Amino acid sequence: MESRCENCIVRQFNALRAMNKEELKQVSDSKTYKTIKKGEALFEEGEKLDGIYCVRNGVSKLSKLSANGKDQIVKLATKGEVIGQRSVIAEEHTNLRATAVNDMEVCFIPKETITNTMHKNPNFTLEVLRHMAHDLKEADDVIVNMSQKTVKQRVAEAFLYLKNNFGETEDAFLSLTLSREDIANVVGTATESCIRIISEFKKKGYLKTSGKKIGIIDEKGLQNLVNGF
Amino acid sequence: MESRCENCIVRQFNALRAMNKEELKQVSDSKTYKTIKKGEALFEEGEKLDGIYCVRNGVSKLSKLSANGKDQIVKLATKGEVIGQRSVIAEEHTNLRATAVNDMEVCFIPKETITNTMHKNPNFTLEVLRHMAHDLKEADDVIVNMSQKTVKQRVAEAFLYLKNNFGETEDAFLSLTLSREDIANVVGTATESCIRIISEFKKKGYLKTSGKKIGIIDEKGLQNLVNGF
DNA sequence: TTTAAAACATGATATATGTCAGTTTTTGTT
DNA sequence: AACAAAAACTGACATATATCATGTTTTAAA
Repeated sequence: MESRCENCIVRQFNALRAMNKEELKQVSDSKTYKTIKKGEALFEEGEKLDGIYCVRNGVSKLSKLSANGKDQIVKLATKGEVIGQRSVIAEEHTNLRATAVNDMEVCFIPKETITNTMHKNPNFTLEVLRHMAHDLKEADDVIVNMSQKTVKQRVAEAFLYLKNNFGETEDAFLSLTLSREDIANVVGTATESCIRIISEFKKKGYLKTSGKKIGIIDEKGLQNLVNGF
Repeated sequence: MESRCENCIVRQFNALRAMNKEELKQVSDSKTYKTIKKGEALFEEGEKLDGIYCVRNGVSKLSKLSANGKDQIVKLATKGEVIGQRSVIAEEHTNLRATAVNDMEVCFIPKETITNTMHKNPNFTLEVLRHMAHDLKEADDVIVNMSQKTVKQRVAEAFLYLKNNFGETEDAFLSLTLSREDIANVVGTATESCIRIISEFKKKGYLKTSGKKIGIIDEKGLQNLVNGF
C-alpha cells in the first residue's frame, strides 16, 4: 500500500518527475495516503486546499454544479495525474469539485512541500507549467467543440476520448464505465438526449452495450461523424 | 514609440514584472516592436511561434475557425497581456489564431529570451504559472457557462465582461466596440440570434446602441438575467 | 457627396435538443 | 433469491436557437 515516492511509477506521468532525490524525500515524508470510495468527494467547490492530490488509482471527475442541478464535468483525472494544483498555485478557492468516479487511492501532498520546491527548482516549476499549458489547450478545444459541434458529434467524440485515454477490456468494452448521466455531463447535454444518441449509435452499429458497459465497434464510423461525415 | 522594457508600464500587468534588471535588459535588447492593423493576424492557427507577443495597445481576439465557417473566440487579450506563451511553453504549434480587433502595438520577444529566464529565475516561471492558472480557471468557467446558461444569459454576461475588462467612454458606451458577429463568436451563437437579443435588451431598457456602439443602461438588470432572475 | 460594400436588422421557418412523464431493466443489498 | 432503489430507456411534446431570405442602415472609400 504505502510506499516511497522515489519508487512510485505514477510519478513518471506528472511534474514530480522533475524533482531531485532530496525533494522527493521531502514529498515522501510529508505525504499522506488516502482512499476515497466511489461517489465520495475529494473536495467541494469553493474549498481552500492545503495541498494537492496525486492519483495512484481510480478516476476522479472535476465538475461544477449549477443552480438548476446540472453538473458539468470539466475534466477526468486518472492515474498519475495531479488534482488541485491550479487552486494551490493561484492561492484561490477551488472553482470545481472533485468526486471519485470509482474507488480511488491518492496521495495528499501538503502545499508547503510543493511551493518550497517551486521556489527552488525551476525545472519542476517549468514542468508544472507545461502540464498546465496542456490542460489549457484541452480546455480551449472543449470550448470550441461546445459551440461548433452538435451533441451527437460530441457524444461520439466522448467515446473516442474514453477509449484513447482509459483503454478497453479484452472483450472490447471501454475500461472506464461512466453512468449515462456522467457521459451527458461530460458532453454538456441532457441525460435523455445522451441515452437516445447511444441507442441510435447502437442501431447504426457504432457501439455495443451490456448493462451500463459500452464498447466501440466502429471507431472509424464515430470518427467520421465527429468530422461531419 | 520604442522604449526600454525597464520603463514600460504595461509590464506591471504580466509576468515580466518578476524579472530582474539584467533579465529585463535582455528582453529589451532582443525585442522588436510591431504594429498590426485592425483585421490583420498576429499569427494563424497551426503556426509555430518563435516568441511571444506583449500587447502595448489595442485588442486581439484568439479564435478557432471551424469547417462550417464559425469562428469561436476563446479569449480577448488587451494591454499588458501576453499572447502565444502557451504555444512557446508547450513547444507546440498554436491551437488558435490571433487577430487584431483594432489597431495594435505589440512587442515581440524571442522565445530564447523567455526560456532562458524560465530556467534561471523560478519567480518568473512561477509568475507565468500563476497567469496560466488564471487563464485555465477562466476557460473552465466558459465551458460551464456554455453548457449551463442560455444564449440570452451568455450575451448579457458578455456585455458585463466587456464593461468590467475594457471600461466605458464618458457617454457610457462600451470602450471596446465589437461587431455583432464578434460578440456572437465570443458567446458561441449565430450572429442573427445575437442581434435579436441585443434588440430585445434595447427594448427592455438594458442597453442602448448608436451604430455599432453599445452601452449598458441597466447593469443590475443584466446581472439578474445572468443569475436567472 | 455619391456609391458600393459591409454590417445590422427582422420575419418566417426548420430543427436540434430539452423537458416531462412513464416503463423497463439493472444493480446492489438484505 | 428477493427486493428496493437506482439507472437506463422511450415517447410525446415544448422551445430555444439556427438557418434562410430579404430589406435597411451604416461605414468607408472613390
